Amino acid sequence: MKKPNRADAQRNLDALLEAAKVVFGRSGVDAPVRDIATRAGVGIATVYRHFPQRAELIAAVYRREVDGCAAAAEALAREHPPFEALTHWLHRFTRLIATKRGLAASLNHRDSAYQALPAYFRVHLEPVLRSLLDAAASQGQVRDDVDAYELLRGVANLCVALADVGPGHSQRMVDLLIDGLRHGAVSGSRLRSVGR
Amino acid sequence: MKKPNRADAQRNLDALLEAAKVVFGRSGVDAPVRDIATRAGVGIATVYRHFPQRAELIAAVYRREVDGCAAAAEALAREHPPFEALTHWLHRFTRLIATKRGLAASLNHRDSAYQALPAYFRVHLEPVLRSLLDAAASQGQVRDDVDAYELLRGVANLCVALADVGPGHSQRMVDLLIDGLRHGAVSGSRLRSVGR
Amino acid sequence: MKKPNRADAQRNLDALLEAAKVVFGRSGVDAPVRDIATRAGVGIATVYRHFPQRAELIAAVYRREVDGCAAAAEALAREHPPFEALTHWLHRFTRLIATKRGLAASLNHRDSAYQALPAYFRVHLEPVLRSLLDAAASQGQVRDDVDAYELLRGVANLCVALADVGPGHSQRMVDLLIDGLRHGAVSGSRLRSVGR
Amino acid sequence: MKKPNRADAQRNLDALLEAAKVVFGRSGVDAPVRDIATRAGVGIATVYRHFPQRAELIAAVYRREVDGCAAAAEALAREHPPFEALTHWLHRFTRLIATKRGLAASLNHRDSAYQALPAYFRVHLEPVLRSLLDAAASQGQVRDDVDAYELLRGVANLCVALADVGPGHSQRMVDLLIDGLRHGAVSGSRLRSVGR
DNA sequence: GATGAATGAGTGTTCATTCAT
DNA sequence: CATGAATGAACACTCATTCAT
Repeated sequence: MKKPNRADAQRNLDALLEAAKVVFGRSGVDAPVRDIATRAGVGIATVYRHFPQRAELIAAVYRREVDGCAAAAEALAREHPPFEALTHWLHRFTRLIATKRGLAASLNHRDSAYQALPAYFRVHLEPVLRSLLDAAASQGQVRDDVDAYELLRGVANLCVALADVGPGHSQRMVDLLIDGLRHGAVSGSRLRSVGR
Repeated sequence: MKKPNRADAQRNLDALLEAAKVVFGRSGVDAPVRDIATRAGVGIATVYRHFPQRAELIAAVYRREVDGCAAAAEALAREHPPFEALTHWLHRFTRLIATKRGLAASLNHRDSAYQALPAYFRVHLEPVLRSLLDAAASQGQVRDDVDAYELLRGVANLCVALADVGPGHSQRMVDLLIDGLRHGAVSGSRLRSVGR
Repeated sequence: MKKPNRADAQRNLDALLEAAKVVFGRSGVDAPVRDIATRAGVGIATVYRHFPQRAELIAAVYRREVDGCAAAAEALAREHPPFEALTHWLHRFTRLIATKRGLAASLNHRDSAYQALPAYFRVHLEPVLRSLLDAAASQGQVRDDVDAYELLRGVANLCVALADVGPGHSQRMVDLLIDGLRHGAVSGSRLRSVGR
Repeated sequence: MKKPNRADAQRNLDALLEAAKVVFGRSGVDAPVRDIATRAGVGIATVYRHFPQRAELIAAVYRREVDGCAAAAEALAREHPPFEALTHWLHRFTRLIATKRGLAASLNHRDSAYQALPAYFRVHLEPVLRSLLDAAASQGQVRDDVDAYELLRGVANLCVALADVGPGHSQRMVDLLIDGLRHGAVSGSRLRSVGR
């Protein structure tokens, strides 16, 4: 009931992010704001103070993981041949998306409150995937006419499945998509940038 | 105010389906029940009488199109080589899904009210797709280790994208998935059924 | 908790209007919708069903009184000379406005939700006042260049005073305004209609 | 972040008043405190420190203008005959009120937070108006039985109109009220003070 | 003095669902 | 069979105000 303010600001923010992560995992990213506030032991307005737009909270919650996913690309590119690096990374991205209940779906929300989310993904992950794609394409292992952002969204969309379809579904579908990337590959192909 | 008789009952049901189709197209399948009732010129309870579960209404609305999609397979199989038949049909299915706002997403609803929907799709479309897949696989044009229902759902999921990603996105992603089907193909392969 | 529906509809609506009248009187016309619903022993959505816009509720609450005020003009015109009839009627209108806490102020709300209110007043009371004004003007007892609706609003505005200024304030100010009407009067003056 | 000193204190206060003026003009005197603080580049608590009651801020914002309005009376009285002086001053007062969005209405707020506002007006403007009234009354140009404060509030109330009624509405209504003042005038009348 | 984070009550509004007629 | 009034839980969001630093 009494809550100090200045010094614990950071603590509160941490609690908020942690609570949001739990609640998102349990109830999806559309969970009531109050649930998150309550679980964080924080007033509801505090959530709005830090994250006026819901998508900003979502982005913040997954920021570390998104950043981690983006960062992983470099190591993968170093330690693996292009195509394997690409594959591994897409799998990693798949895990990122598939385990976050509702994250994938919320990328497609028409609501203006959610526009920040795809933007965040685009900014942080598209360049990474583009690099991996280009590298693999330059070796003729995958086709070179696939837009990185589209692929990103495609993979994400494949991960929206919840129950019903069995476990591993997302994984298998993404694998299929990856195989699709290999199909039109041409050795020694020229890199072609495809706008959307 | 209106004295109902048997003839009106059918008329009501037709109006209901027509109204639901329009409303679904405009506002998505999560549109308020009241909107549909109003547009159908029918009491709201009438909607509930006919379709206690929302998913039943959705299924009913798209029944004809789903049936049509299922039925189209036979002709395609007759007039095209196996792989082309498969491709054409998946494109047809894509159109079915992609143009119905929110249909794809609602297939993934955890809500018990929606469980009838994937069931309906499974019953009517999985066998059809399985046939097409088997035919193509038996000729070595596509791999034979892909579960038909999974593929169905995968394609549907690729169609959930709304704005943001450009037009044609679903189409391109589905094409990519189809290419993936071709990748592991082995001539003369044995049909293998993959349970979920 | 249990509330029958069809037959008691009218009873509910009456309760609603009665409750709204009390609440408006106590807390002004901006009172929380919930207060009214509670006092009427009715669910909150019932209020919204009957009066989606707040101003519609206000108008409905005062409809009888407004209508009564409008109707009174005829008798006044019959039983009194023009100027007296005008004066009496304006006093009656003053009482209507002055005793309804916040009514006058809500006529000036910029909010679109309140636009129905001035419209209602205009439709029902402007013609009445115009008649009275014309009659008095044709006898040279009041000036003939005053727009009826403007006067209506002016009188209403003079009644927004709440506390602070003593009792009878509105009355006295309106009297002053009426005296103003007499000032520019010219015998045998031509009626002139003044648009806004 | 900012190390305050005495000079900054005054600067803050100035910024506050300036910001409040702008915000009041744009959003009315009920505008969120935060808006003002933000625009002033000042912490929100600083606003509360200087003006614990909202009405005090309002009064402070318009103090200069109110004082100016009060001061103008003297010159008007010197340069014009009593009635003209009175008229000119009321028009000046009208402009003061009519151009400050929501000022007039806030004079009628029942809220305890606003009690300082009418008090401020009363203290600074009532004596001035009383003088003008008395002067005109002593020459028989206006009636002598009108309470100055009541008239002040009456004129203010006539200026609450926002949209709907056409431009110039306040002006015309105030003119009408002024005409009313002339009506009961008696040459050589005894000054009579009317308490509230 | 100044700060601004935190608070939480308050309010409008929506919608699925029930049930007496 | 059909109706549509009634319900109330649910949720988003705002804002005045306090208080430890």
